Amino acid sequence: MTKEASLEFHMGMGMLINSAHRAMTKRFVQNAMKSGLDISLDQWMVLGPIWQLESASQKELGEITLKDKTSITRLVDILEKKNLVVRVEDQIDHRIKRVILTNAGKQLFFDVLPIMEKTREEVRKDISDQDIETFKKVLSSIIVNLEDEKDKPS
Amino acid sequence: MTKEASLEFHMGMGMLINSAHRAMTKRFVQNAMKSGLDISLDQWMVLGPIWQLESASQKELGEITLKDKTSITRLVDILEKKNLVVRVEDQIDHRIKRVILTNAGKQLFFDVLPIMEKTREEVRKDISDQDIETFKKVLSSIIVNLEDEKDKPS
DNA sequence: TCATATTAGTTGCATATGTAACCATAGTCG
DNA sequence: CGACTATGGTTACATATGCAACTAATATGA
Repeated sequence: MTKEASLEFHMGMGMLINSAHRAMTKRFVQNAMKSGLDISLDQWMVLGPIWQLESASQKELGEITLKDKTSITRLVDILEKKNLVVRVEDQIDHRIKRVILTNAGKQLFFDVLPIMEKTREEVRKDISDQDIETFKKVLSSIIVNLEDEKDKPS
Repeated sequence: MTKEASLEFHMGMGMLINSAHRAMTKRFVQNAMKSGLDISLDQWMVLGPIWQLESASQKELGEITLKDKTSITRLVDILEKKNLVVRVEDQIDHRIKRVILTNAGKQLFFDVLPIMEKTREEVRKDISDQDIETFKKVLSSIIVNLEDEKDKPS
């Protein structure tokens, strides 16, 4: 194998994931914008679980979305600035902040659902269910393979 | 399907890609750092093609890495600040800037190759070649599905 | 040739992420 | 009870991205 081919080979997968991910993010935002909705994919990915859990702590949101607590802090900042959610201090454990949808947040959630669906269809066009399953399986494996080893015995 | 399941369903794929991508990026940087190498995955993804092309214009780098010209500008800024590359104005077309590896850049490139390989192995552990092929095929399809429609006839 | 369009690259603004340092509160144990 | 530790969250700094507006240089065409 030439050095060129080797490099190509090594680069391949990371670049593909990178590009696919960026393309999906971009398309989602574009579709939302076309419908006059001002929300990013990551904001949406946090908004969903907030709706689902009714009143989620930021820690919980991080676990569900697989996002860092730092990221959650700042996404909630943005959502709060947009008046889509409010932070409420937990009555029992004062360290915890619970995040709750405002009426505007609930409205936006339902408005975005069809956008999500549309984007999903555009993404999956002409890809078989079988392949999608394999695709998800591989992604899960990658995530497992790269899980933090901090807690494991060395 | 309950609303909860539906939401879960809609979220699934984007989140998986997102997480897998972040995990890969993170692991690469960690592996590089362990070896005392100070480079990010994206910087590496630009450095490779610069090595490959000997003297690449930023536009070419963008096309190869599938990155925006803005991203290239700023990645090259960083690489230049680290003395890994230099920008040279094209002698014929003065709009074009050619990016060339310094000796430090070439050295780093070869130092990073085994890190890339190690990371790749960690990522692919226990995933069959067959599944990897399907995985890449799906990623490519997604990218094609979402390609900009600007130039297409409406 | 001169006005206009196109191209390559840069910059400002907004969003998103990771790490590390930091606060405040809660839990634990001598 | 009081010191230490653990936990939930925030902040500062660095990296990375997208969009839009911009500059400088080249190409086009009446």
